[in-house]
Amino acid sequence: MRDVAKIAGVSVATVSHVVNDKAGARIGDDARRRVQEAVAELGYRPNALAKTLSQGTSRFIGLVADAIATTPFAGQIIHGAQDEAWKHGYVLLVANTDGNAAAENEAIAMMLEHQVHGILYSTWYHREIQVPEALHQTDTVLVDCFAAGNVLPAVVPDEEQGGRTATEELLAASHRRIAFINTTTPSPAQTGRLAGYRAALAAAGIEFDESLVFPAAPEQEGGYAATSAILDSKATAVFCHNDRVAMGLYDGLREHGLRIPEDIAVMGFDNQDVIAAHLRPTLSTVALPHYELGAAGVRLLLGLEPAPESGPKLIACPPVLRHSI
Amino acid sequence: MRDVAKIAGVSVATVSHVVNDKAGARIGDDARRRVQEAVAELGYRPNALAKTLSQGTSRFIGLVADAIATTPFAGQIIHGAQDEAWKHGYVLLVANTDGNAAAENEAIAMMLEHQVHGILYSTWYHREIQVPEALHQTDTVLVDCFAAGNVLPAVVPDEEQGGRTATEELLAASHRRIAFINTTTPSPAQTGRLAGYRAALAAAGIEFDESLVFPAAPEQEGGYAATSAILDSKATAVFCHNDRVAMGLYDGLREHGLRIPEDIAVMGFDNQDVIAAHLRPTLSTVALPHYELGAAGVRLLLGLEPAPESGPKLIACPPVLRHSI
DNA sequence: TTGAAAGCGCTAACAC
DNA sequence: GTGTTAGCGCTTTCAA
Repeated sequence: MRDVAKIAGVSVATVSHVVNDKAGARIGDDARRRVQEAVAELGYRPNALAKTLSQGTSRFIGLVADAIATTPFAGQIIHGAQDEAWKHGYVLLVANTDGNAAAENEAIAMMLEHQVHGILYSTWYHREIQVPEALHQTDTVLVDCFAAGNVLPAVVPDEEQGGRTATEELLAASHRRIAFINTTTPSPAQTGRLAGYRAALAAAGIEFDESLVFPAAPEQEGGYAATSAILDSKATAVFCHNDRVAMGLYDGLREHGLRIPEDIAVMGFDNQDVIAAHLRPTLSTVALPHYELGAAGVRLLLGLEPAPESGPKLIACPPVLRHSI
Repeated sequence: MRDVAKIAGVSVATVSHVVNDKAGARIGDDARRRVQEAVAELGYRPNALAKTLSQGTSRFIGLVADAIATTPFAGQIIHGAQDEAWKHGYVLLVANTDGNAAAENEAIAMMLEHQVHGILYSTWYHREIQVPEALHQTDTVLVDCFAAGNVLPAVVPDEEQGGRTATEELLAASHRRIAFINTTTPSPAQTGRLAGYRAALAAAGIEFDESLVFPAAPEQEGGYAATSAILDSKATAVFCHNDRVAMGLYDGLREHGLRIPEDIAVMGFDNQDVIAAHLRPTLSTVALPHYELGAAGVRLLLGLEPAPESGPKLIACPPVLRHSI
């Protein structure tokens, strides 16, 4: 910067003003031009770190995730957060903790040392968490997870609306006897999707039939194993807890010579691309809005959007219609 | 830091020395203890940015990716890079460019302004790239891609070895007539895996039979469509260009009433978890080492490991045996 | 064994 | 309009 000033024959203050296009700074056309030329000539690049130090406020946002890689989903959260942060001139600092508390504290400490504007704490599946102590030392928003007592702003998928939507799609295709293969794992997804399923049935004037909900491991194996129970139930459509379960069910159904959707309709959840878009027939499902979760997290953190006064911010799970209904 | 010094009754220089555990610094036990107490009392945290400014050397590594989210794979690269960077006291700055050149330049500029130690430029599938001009302004290593003329250090999966390994596994199960469903997309994967397939056959004394390699779209649909050709070929085993192709082939085979692996063995490539580990039977495949790619990229960047004098650094694709052979 | 002081690159009052 | 200068929080000679 000094060099630029020297070449342009001005002071560093002037350089700073033109480089940052300062609002209230009156700079002569000539001086401005000379500075710009010098910048170009020298290939000058401002030092963002020095700027931060001097202004006392950084453009970093930290993202600490419990599992960047285990699932395709985490990547989408990063992606959404990154895009949104970028849009507002912020930069993402990422750290993976593998769910390990020590790594977590270290990661948070490191972000604090780098003067992050705030931290996004994310998990790869929607759940309640214990808030790490260290998070209280800066602004934090929880992404795809939430804390008891709503002590921190959080943004999570609207599981209930998702379950409702999924069921409604089946209802819209005139199904009345709709089975639901739910996960055996206690989670907001388990209760939320079930509540949505019941709400949709109720709204359609269909009585909830407990014997139509089947517990299963939330994977291909679970869906496959549920096949005969589904068949016995005489359901004409089945809403699966997730796409993987639906994939397993496809296999089971096929073995019994059943056609989808002619003989039985199938609805998934998650919109896991590698699966849903490529099963035969392609799978209708409800999308988990991971990208939006990341983006909304950043917006809350930057105060661009107000957090709901009570409870986490809910992001809608939109239906993705393909050919299994 | 000044506050700590004041409370401990020493100078900031002394605080700096004890906080950083400086080697050649003689600090009295008493002073050291007082500083440590003051640090604890104040909850003092060093400002990493100020440190960088003063030392002139940062602990940032930039990762620019063309697609963080499109695929589960990109996440693994980030994960590997992050873990390795972390291990050496570095922090990852990530940017997504969606393959857009403008975003790319902006991302690189931003990283440069943040004084990154170097940049990891990664793509989500192995290919040759045009090196963005801006990358030459700092140390760069290419991850999962490479540049013509080997102008930049690069680290990529060893496609040929992967193809060889896959074929060898089939050979080891006593198959002699092995079909290969290759992608129609020109790429290092296309040529490398084919070369590996041929090499393995040659080593086993089996003549290469052109009519045993089938072109197909690298997705479920391609594998499914190739079914009848595979059946006509009388092959007893098939090596699929990737797991998605294998998944499609599973469907096709099942429709023809064939059992895997009793009637025909199937080998995949990629080790895409959501698929490979959960097909029935589970799919034997070869893993694309994305995590390792990211980690090795960081090692090359930090000079912890020498780059090969010619060509990219090859990372092995290990076999993952399950139940389809 | 410890401290004073210069300087890292930049911003922001304020003076001219 | 433009320049001077005092920091921002830290490291690092060098002197004491």
